[in-house]
Amino acid sequence: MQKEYAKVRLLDAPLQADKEYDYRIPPEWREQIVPGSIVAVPFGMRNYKRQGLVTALAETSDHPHVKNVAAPVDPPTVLSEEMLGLVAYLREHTFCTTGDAVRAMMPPRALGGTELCYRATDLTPADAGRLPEDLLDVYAFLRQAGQTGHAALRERFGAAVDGVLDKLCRRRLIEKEPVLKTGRGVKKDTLFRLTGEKPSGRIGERQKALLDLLAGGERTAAQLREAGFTKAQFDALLKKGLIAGETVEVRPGALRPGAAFGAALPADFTLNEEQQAAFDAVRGLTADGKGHGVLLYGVTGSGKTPVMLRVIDDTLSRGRGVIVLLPEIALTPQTLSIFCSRYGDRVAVMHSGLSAAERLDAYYRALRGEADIVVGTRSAVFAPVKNLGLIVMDEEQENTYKSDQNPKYHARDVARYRTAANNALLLLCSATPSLESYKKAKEGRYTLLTLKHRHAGATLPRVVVADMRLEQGEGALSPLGEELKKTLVSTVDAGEQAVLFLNRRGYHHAVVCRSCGQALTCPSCSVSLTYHTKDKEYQSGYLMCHFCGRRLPLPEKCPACGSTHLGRMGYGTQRVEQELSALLPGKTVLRMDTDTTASRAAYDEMLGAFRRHEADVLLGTQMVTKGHDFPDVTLVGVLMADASLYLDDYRAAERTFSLLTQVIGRSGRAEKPGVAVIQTNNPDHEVIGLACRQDYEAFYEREIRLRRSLVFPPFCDIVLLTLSHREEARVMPAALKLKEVIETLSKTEFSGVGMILYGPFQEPVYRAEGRYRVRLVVKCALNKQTRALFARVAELYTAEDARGPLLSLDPNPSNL
DNA sequence: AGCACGCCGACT
DNA sequence: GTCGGCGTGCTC
Repeated sequence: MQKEYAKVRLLDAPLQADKEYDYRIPPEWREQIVPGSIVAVPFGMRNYKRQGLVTALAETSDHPHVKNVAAPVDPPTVLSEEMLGLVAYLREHTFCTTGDAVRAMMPPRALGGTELCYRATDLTPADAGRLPEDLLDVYAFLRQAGQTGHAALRERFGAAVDGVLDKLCRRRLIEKEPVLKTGRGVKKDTLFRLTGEKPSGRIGERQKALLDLLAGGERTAAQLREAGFTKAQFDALLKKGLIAGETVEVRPGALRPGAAFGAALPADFTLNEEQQAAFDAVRGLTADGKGHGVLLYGVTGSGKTPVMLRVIDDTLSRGRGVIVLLPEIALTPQTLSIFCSRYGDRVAVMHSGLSAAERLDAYYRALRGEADIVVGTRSAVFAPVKNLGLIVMDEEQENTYKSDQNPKYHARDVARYRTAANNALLLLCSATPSLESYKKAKEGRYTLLTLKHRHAGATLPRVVVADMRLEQGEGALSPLGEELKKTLVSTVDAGEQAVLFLNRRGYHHAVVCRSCGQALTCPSCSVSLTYHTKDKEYQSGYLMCHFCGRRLPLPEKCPACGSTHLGRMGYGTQRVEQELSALLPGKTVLRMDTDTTASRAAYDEMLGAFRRHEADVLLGTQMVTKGHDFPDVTLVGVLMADASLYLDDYRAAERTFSLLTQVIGRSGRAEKPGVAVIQTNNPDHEVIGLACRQDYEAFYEREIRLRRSLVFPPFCDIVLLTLSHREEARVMPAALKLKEVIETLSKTEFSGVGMILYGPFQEPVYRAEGRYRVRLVVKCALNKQTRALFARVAELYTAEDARGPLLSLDPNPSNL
């Protein structure tokens, strides 16, 4: 017996309305509608059509007034059982809405959405002519144009049109209705062909030309229009029976990256003993057909990629699908070519740089099983790969795997969910694993596989730690120290290339002692304190901890060594670029940062140019450190190795270690040994020393001890709550109230949950996009109970305006 | 979110 | 007297 009712969650509802609503399924849809179906349903007193997700079917409904499901969306769209479960998982773990979760899983075009459309009513009041001018303009336009979408009206009249539309609605001169834009997943078009009938009577010039064209083969309406024919012309011929049309589906053109970038690895390669052992261990694990997590920890240059490729080969050969995740920054043509040249047409690429059509193409190719290996960034973890057998996460410690928009998921968590649901293998790869993953591996929750030996051709560069304190006489604060300058000149003169790395986030005004190189840190969090100016007066500032909100006065003396030489950090890539052109006259310097690589194409082009040796020095932020190896680079310079140590984040040390280890490990090969110059104010800092020695184990032990003693992840979870509002006066009181609410809940209904609240205090960037933002930071263990507490809190604070500031919740944010 | 209902201030 | 401001509550 088919079930009569469906539980439906709307895709465009805010948290308070994101509940299951009962709808009756009309008999004609009962075959088709299953849990996971996207349907259109009437909602609210106006019965506007909205899109919803069927979460379950039921035989009965307790609700007295049940409406009918309007229809499944066209083209039919169904989430698999796994994805339906994942929607619930995301809702519970990231406090997002159903719509947020569903939209993360599908390309925007596959879903469509609703748009408010306006049209003039039949009412024609006598005084329409006496409307104020702005109202009249819009009203006249709508009478003329008929139903028009909100976006189009805004484009024509500007954002101020909203108020006008509102007034017109109230006068009942126009009305609005949300119109469902069905997914354009399958575009339909009419394909015309000749019927073979002989023309009788007179035929117009253009019609004749059209017939001639069709004599050469079938054409779609879109193609005919492109050739200059109009609908009137082919309609006329249809009517005369000279041509016939049939509706066909058009898919966006297959847009795939070319395979010709020069493969970095030959098609067949042999694994060394260690690699083979790792591969065998993985294969041994998969034999039981159950899900497993593996952490492949391999020192830089140990050759993790060949192992990864063998595991992929093996998975594919067993007829199962694969997802390969790369950090945003590593998704270069060079990296992609490894996969594209090896697996050809079986690969679908998914990343944020794709056009809507390309995304859709990749999505459907995976869904149809045409592509059984998907390579992409964070969001590719949702790819609808058939019979998923493996998810690989390269550089699993990268923070680009954490989304900072709704849903605020971590790709690793989603990957764990999916591999468990599919009895698949999760393969995390890294030279500097995240503390979380390494801890899990040590506890046996992941299988730890280690590659200890550097590849035959890979040699570590000679590492020089340059003490910048010795250079910086008063006033002479060149970002380039003597050692680096000397090496730069000799490298470039020898016709070799250099990569210079500067962490842009070093702009933050940490306060650093010029004598001992220590940064001032918060006594209770060991997070670097940030210098804040008060009332725009630069000198009268204070120090603040961005984790717990504590404020401290700027001390006169360094608490560590007593020196009075306390300085603030900061210079950027542009300044360095200037210095470089003065130092290296006639040489080419490429500056690569978010300002110069606005588009992905610019980024790829820049890397390509540097690879072709069209420039001598590549200067940039994070992006220069990953995913490419340049054969002619023999010098790697890190301008402020400790800059990222002074970030106002508890993970600062972890990031610095990972960054330095990768930078150092990247340069150098057997035939051309490299040099790495590490400039720092703090040459004795343990983390810098450990990175120079590439000693992850020791770093892990040091850092995990620190985290344990101060109670930071992985020993707890952190939830960041941010309240924002356009009116400054409304934010802080609401945050105080929010804190009270959480404290009360944790003592009453949710008593027994342990949590520590910090704040409220202003965000590091207090005002952004016209909104004032205040944060609360909570340390707790995210379990069923605490998640329920936060879900409750989220529901209370999700609508703006009269209902107060907007709350956003971020579980384990990637930066604080 | 959207929308209606309901309750108070300044206008035809 | 009513239009229209926004605070509150509901949507199967």
